[in-house]
Amino acid sequence: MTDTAAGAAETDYSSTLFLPETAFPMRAGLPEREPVWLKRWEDMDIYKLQREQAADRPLFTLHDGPPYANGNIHIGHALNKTLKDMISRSQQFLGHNAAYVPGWDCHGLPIEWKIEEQYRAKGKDKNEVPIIEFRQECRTFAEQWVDIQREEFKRLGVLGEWDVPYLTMSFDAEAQIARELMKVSMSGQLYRGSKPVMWSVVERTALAEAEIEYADYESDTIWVKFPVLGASANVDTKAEGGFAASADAIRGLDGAFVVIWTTTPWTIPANRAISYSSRISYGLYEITEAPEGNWASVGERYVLADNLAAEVFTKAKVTGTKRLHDVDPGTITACAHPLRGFGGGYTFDVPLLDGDHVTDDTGTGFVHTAPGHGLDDFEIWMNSGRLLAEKGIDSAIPYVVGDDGFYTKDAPGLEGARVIDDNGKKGDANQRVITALAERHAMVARGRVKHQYPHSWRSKKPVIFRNTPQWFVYMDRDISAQGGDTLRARALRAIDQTKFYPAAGQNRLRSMIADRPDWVLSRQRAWGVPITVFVHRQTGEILKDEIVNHRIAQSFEEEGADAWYKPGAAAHYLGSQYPVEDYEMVTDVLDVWFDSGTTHSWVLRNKQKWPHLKFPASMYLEGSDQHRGWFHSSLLESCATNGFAPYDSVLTHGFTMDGEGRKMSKSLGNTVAPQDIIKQYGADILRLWVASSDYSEDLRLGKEIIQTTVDSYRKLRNTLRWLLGNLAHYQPTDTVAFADMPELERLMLHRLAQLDGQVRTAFKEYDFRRVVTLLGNFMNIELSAFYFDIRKDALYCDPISSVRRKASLTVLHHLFDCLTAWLAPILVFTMEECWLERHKEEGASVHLRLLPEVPAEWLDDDLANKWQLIRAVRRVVTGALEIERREKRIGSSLEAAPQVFIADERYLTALEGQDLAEIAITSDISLLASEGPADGFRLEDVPGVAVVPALAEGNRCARSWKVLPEVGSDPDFPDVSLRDAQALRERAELGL
RNA sequence: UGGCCCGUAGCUCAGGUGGUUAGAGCGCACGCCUGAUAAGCGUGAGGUCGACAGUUCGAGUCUGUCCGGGCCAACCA
Repeated sequence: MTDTAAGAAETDYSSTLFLPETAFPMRAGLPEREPVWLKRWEDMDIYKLQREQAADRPLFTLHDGPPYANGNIHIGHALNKTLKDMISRSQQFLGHNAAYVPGWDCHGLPIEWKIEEQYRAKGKDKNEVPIIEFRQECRTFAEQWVDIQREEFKRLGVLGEWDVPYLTMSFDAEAQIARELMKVSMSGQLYRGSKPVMWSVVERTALAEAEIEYADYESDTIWVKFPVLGASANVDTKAEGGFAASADAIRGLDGAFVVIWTTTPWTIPANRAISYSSRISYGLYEITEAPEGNWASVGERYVLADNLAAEVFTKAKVTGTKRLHDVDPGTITACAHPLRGFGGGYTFDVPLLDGDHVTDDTGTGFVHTAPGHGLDDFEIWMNSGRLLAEKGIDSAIPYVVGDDGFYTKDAPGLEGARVIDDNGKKGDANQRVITALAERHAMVARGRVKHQYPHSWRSKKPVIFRNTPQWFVYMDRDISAQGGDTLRARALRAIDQTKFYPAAGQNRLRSMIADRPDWVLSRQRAWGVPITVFVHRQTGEILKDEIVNHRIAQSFEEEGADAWYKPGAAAHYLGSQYPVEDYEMVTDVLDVWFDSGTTHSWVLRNKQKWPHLKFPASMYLEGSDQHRGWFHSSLLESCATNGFAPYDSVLTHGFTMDGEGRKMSKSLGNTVAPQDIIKQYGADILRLWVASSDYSEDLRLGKEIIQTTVDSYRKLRNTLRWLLGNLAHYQPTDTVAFADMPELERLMLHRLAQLDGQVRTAFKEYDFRRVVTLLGNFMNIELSAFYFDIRKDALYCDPISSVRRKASLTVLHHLFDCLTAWLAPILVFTMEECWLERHKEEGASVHLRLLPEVPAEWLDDDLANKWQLIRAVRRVVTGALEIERREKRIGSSLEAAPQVFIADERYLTALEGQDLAEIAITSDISLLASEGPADGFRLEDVPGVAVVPALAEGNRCARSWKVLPEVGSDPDFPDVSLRDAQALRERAELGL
């Protein structure tokens, strides 16, 4: 113990030190302060300043995928927009002109629902409202949410052209969307086909799945027999030793029946196939015993799934059967329709199709397949195109039921029968079908079943699947002038030419494009851009006339797509050349995916409105669900109209899960609202969370994760705060040249130069997590715990003239310059706050900077290697001191002056000319070139270094707190060290 | 059910082409400092790398199966 420490009070020299001074608060208060920065940026119009400043730089266009304009933003939106913002900003910092134009998707069903809901609340019916009025309400609704979301996005710190966003419902957009559709049509890629959709007869409308609710319903069930027309062994029988297609077996099928079961007898006229499964075992059964006059009579032979035969015969009141042999349904060439010849129709062959959707749980193991009345049915039918062609079967799907529920002429002999009436009650269709079947001896059995059946959410009445005309885009039709090109081929080629982050996205999109059916563009809806097409009533041909198209687009430019619905519109568009009565005006609207799929054509290419955007875009960035969505539709649309992708690269991010990795849902109560995080912690915390997560996978967010983010933010902030506090004492005239700096300073600059390269690479690869990790580690380990800790003595205590002090300040200045720029794309608010703390001039902003140029001469690997060794020795010293502390022999490391024994030549060389005491923050150190005593403190991984602790001798300097023998030797300043005495003298000379 | 993706310490993440006792930061515990102070420094404890099989002299890394989770498969975006 020294004399001064023992008793007498020390003089307080703190006012003579260069202690950190800053107004930058330790506690950020982000929720309150962030809006102030936002206001400042808005007032200075920083987005515009950025554009002007970067006008001559290469463009980087991150094209915003439009969110849907309904409801407040959720955490997924926040993640998406924050990522986009960090990419735009980092690209701007890298030297691009990275404009960001946000957009919104405004048409579509969900908004229609909301308006309809409002109607229902007022007791109004949607169908009574004129469509233009209805559309106007949708438009107003969307506008309102665009405004709300815009404010929420801005609050995240997202910088963009918020005053001129793009909207899919703006008049110019609607005009261009229609133009794009007409381009597709003019090039022969559009055609009218059909598809079964959920249809409400009561409301005369198609329904979305979300508009359907399932309720108990009693259906008629029937077992029907289809006569086998022929069997052949030439059919593939895969299973060896399973279905033996022996001659006997095939002969046995002569005159046999395939039996199906259905709960919708009215779909029998629409039957075109029978599905079976090659995974099910089937047998041929002969009826040996049955009541007199039974539908299923003695001598008849049925093909049935073995698992279901007994049940079927029970239903059919059959009392005795004999199983003849196995049957492979694949050997049956075709059956006849059970109504063959009825009303002069049903003469086509009914093929058997192998389908995975067939099970042997219920029914007969054979599924009655009516492609116009079921999704499975439609799919297997469409996928069997080749097989049907081989068999010479027409693959056209009949329109058996009209929109009013009546059979059409496609149900010969049954016209006028009705499936469902205007009140939602069952019509006579089922009974008429059953009667006809029975008359023709095609019935096996009948019954009733109670089950869950789809009903309209609105009318609560049952709905049906009904074949409906739809507009499609060909995937596989040859569309190029010179031939040999299809939309699918173009799209696949475009995918190969696109860079994907992560790479797996490429395969995902590729396999979707490779497998997808033709693109259905039409929706029977009100709120959308109409399919602006006229069809000749007689020929069914689409009218292709550029003048008509121009009239349409022109009217949309002027009054929006509502023009299509205005009285007299058709006549106006068709002009005098085409008689209105000869043409059908299509009233379907476009799938909203087509809307957003065209944004490249009217956003990226609109140089008048957005001169800083380029086409194709540098990048499209969305959640991974958009492989099926926007990435997909944009690709197809651009390939159809341009022949190539609208983007150079595609980046996908995962979804936000709760802390346990589970999906967030209101019912589970595990949702995290971005608004709440901002209110409690600030947007920078949310942004730091995004930056430190691996966005290529699903992200997790919960209480603990937020806390971790808050903690690491605090650490970053405090490190910067200390920098600022010390830089308060820095004058540009203090700057020390690189060559004149101590090694420790040059080491820090070397690290800056290294980091510069790493940070730039990480930004180029959109790897923010790497930036955060890199800088977080650097600031913690190398700055806070090492460099700052060591240099506190010099920065606080050294004389004003000290080169060491000035060199350190110079380094702090560079550190500040680099760190604020590197972190600015991520912590947009905090870095601005930091930067302005030192740059009070009007119009200053960290966001108007570029990444600082770091001199290559700073790189010095040899120096870094050498300091690796020095730091290893330091660790041994620190370790030794820790034991002294535990034994209560010392508290502060300045109380120690250990002996360091070094036997290893490498360490000795490294330490030549170094002040190890300064580096280890002790008052003194004696360095000895020897093995050292056996009980010296050693570390396993630092061989040849031993430390023997000792107390520092002398008195404690009242100013620097070092314990040195020299303290007391200066008569003018007897209580401080010689360095501190010098410092005090200089101050006195300067009158401080 | 099918296509694609994921599963390393309490948290966020590192762990080229398989090779010694699996790393970092934060958090936590303990100690120090009291001139970054609702801060700073040090030391330490935490992992059967989702499970099980297999290939291999050797697997967190390769293969298969399973378990758990996610996205897609809507006239939802």
